[in-house]
Amino acid sequence: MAETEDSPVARGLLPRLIGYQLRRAQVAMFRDFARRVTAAEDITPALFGMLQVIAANPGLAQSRLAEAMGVERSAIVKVVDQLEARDLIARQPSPRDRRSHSLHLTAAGQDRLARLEELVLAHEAEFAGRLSPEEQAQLLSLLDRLHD
Amino acid sequence: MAETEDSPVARGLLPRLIGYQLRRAQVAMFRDFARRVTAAEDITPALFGMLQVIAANPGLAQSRLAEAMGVERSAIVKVVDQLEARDLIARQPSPRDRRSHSLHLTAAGQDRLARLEELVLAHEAEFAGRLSPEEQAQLLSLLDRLHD
DNA sequence: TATTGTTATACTCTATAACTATA
DNA sequence: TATAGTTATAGAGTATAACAATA
Repeated sequence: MAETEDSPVARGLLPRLIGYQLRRAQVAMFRDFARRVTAAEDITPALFGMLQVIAANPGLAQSRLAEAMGVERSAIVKVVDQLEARDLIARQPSPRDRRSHSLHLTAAGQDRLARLEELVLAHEAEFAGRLSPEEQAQLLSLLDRLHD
Repeated sequence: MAETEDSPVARGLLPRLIGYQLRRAQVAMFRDFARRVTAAEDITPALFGMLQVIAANPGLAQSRLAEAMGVERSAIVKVVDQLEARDLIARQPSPRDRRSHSLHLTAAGQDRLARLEELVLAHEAEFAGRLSPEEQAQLLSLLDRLHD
């Protein structure tokens, strides 16, 4: 049974905390990414990030990728497995170190990434469209200065 | 064996994406929260958020809390169990609906929350200290306008 | 019929520790 | 000795589906 009124829930000092607003904005943006990108191309924000870094650093070793993404190298293995199983990237033997795997985009991966970039940029433009271009640039700059 | 130079890993168009910078800033801020707050008081950002919302809405039902936090009500159960086991909150029978639990801070919970708020505000001030007060206010406003 | 709290279950993400093959 | 990739395992966090009590 529907009651009388839905008075909104109070949030104490949360709305004044940058950490809280950062988290809320990030969750909202991931939700939009899921609707616009993941639903169409089955690529999560994390996977997109991996593809970007691999594309920008051909031959990158898994350990370097792990460092760049801020996760343990053991956690990279399954991600690389997935991307390789989908023929987006390939593990190649490193010419310098026989322990190491050199990561590269496949031709299919490059095509796919080009399409993904369009979708991601459209998602960004639409979601950040609530802010003027000047405000978007300001936000980027403030966020960039916030992390080390 | 240490090699020659650590050339930083390129990140493609990630640094120009608000979603990416939002995520990085959020992760960095959670890391600082963990160092300054969780290490001292064993309260995560999520638990602190729950306490804030319960404190600001005495008698709140678990379902309302779940809605406010954006998670399923089944996921709230364990969290409330934890906070109750630590004597920070209490489940009380609702006077209006015998299915419902009214959540309240305990006296100990109120003391604890007061101390937590000091720690959290110190963490915020320190972390956001890289930005001027005007910039911090600007960031808060931009983030607030970004989510629905 | 619908909602509240609960349980069981599964899935994702991540960290730790140990192993192997190389360096 | 140290590092690269791998595996196994465990712990959060979250979603889904079902259930009993109550509305």
